[in-house]
Amino acid sequence: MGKEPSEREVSQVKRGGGVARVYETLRNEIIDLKLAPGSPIDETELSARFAMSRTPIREALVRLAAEGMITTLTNRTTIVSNIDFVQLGAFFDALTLMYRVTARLAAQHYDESDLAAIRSHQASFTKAVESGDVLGMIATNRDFHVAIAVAGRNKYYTDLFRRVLDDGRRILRLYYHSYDDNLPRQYVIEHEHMISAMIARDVQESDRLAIEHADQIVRQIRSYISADSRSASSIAL
Amino acid sequence: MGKEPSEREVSQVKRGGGVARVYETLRNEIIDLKLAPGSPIDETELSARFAMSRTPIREALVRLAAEGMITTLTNRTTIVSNIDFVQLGAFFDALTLMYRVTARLAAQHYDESDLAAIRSHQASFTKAVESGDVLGMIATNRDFHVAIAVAGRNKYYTDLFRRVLDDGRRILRLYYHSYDDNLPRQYVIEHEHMISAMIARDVQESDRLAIEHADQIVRQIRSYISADSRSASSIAL
DNA sequence: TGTATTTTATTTGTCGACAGGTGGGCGGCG
DNA sequence: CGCCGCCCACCTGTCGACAAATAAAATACA
Repeated sequence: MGKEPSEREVSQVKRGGGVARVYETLRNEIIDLKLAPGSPIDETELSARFAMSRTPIREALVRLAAEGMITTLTNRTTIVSNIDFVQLGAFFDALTLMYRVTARLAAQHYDESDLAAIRSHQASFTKAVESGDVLGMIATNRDFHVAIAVAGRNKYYTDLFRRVLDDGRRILRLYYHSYDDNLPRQYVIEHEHMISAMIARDVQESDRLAIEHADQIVRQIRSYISADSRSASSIAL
Repeated sequence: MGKEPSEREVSQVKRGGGVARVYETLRNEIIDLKLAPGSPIDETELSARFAMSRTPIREALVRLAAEGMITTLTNRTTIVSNIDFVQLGAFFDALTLMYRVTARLAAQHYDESDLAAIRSHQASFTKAVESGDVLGMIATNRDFHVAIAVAGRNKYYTDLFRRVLDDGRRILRLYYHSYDDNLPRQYVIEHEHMISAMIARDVQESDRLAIEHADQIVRQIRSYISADSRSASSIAL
């Protein structure tokens, strides 16, 4: 009777909830490059910022380290993981493969609820493109493709794709300033085609579109990198 | 001068080393099914067993949870993750794809040190087969394929393959009792063929052999499951 | 006797503090 | 004046303890 379950979501919600907040907050800041690659992470500083002890902070950091978002220098400090430009070819390769595999599987296994989720993300992406919200574009585009992966019903692919796409978010964020206005609209159209092929359960066409879409993005990133080698080399340290 | 760097590897080696020991020990016990899927994990018990505080234990558990080896029931207990038989098809699919992709990339990118590592693991595998050491077979077979993935120079594929293979180790361990003596020898031969194709830089042949090898293993596991549904259903709870 | 409620016990999540290690600053020596 | 080694301060890794939360046990009631 005297319990009010709401109204206190602000600071400390409940036991164990704080860790998730720290984890997600830092994760987003790393992906959006609010925390620059290579910059040190001070546990005590975070402890003060989130108003909690170092123990839950540490827990969140361990999780981030496990998925490679941060790197721990033993007994020294932990830093935000660098963007590995040496492995850029591997990134493109994995990205293309996951586009293809998830698109194929989604065409075979999707159901109505998957479709609804995919359409919802596509709508958000479209809105972000129309309003010129670049950060939103990057994020909603990622969500769109993750939704397709989920519809494919293979947790291994979904997890890998998530990881690859999040790495891609960092890279895109790094080059977003040279964003060409035509490309995002092109992506919206390509997404629509991918949805249509999926609805038609057309595996071959889904595969073809996935390759095309992947090539488009790879070309885009490649052109950004070759056009803007200055900022790349300054970050690659 | 007064420092003896060796001789104390036994208990507490150095700051931060204990966490890794707990992590790897538990990881191996989970993979080898010494810890049954679904069995609870008591932090205080582990604390006593490894003679350390609960804090580093907790850290190891977080890492294991991050890669899905264990599942934490909030505020309650944490249990060893179940083997997900529903996703068995997804497992076979991912396994086959990773066999193929890593074999293809290895044929393109391997160097002499990769080859040495691969041959070394293959030798260990052969020895395990000849001595009938089933646990050793499963482990060295996994290492052999990971070495091929490493030679492929793609961290995304390597990481996913590792995860898939470790899931496979649990499944194989579950059914090892019905191991047929002919198959392991067949695997040794197939491994040799894969090495030869890699040395020849023959991508097509490497791909073909990978498919064959994957099919072999999938068939094997499938036959075990259909032949022995009793133990499967008893674990699937 | 069966069910609902309170109590209790165990286990997790969090905290503050201490100890070890690493890097940088300071001083000595060539 | 520059290089090397020592000392100090800061940060991480670990510890023991406390508090919340949940499941089980015990009790009361219908």
